Amino acid sequence: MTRKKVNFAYITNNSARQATFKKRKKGLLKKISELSTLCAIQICAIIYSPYDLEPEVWPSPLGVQSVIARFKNMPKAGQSRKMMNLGSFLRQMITKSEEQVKKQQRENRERGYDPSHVQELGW
Amino acid sequence: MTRKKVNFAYITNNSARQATFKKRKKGLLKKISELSTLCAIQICAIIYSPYDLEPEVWPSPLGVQSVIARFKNMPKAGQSRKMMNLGSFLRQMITKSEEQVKKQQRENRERGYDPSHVQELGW
DNA sequence: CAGTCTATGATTAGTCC
DNA sequence: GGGACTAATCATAGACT
Repeated sequence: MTRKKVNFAYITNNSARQATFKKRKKGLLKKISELSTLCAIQICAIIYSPYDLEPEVWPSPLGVQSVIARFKNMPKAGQSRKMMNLGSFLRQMITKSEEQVKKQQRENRERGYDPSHVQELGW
Repeated sequence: MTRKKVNFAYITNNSARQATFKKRKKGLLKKISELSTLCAIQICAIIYSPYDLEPEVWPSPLGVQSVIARFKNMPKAGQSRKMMNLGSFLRQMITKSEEQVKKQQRENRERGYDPSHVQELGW
């Protein structure tokens, strides 16, 4: 029963992680929907995960495309203003992804699973 | 003090709506960040509003573009596109991007321009 | 309008079935 | 794995500065 403050880090236990994902995804979509309604603003979200075959989207595939189109049509300066140096960003992603691969491999070993297929990474 | 259950409808009072937007946007971004970290999944969000000049994005303009690209290229069910190792993929992107940065800098030097902002890359 | 405060309703981690 | 439950933490409406 929410016994302790949530440790804000990757949940290594597979079933616990999936359970948390499912609960929090639901809560998140609700929050998005509420913000959208309360303030009549345009918002979209795309969530990829190993737990769903297709990405979870909000408000709808069509609605997402509408927001994406708006984003794509934005002046380039606007899109990149807050960007960090791209090389740094990608290096960070590499570190992150390689940690994930190792983690995943460790988990797979633990449950006697040999992944011959390629990893799906969530970044 | 949150005296009553929130009425799940458009807030007509302008300042109350803006205040709520600001608070909830902050909370929402936190939730997104938490879900992403706890479950190591890929997620992006774009929020347009009259209260910000630019859309609020998560995790970053580049991260958003990455998810959008994935969304746009969404494979048909059952498709088994062979993915290269992600680390290799990203290293390749880094090389590519740094070549572009150098090229750009060279060009900028030639016309006496100093770019403090980051490059826009086509991927 | 932007922060800070805080009581209260909402979310959710851990558990049981 | 999927619900249901419930205590514990979290988010935030409204008041105030």
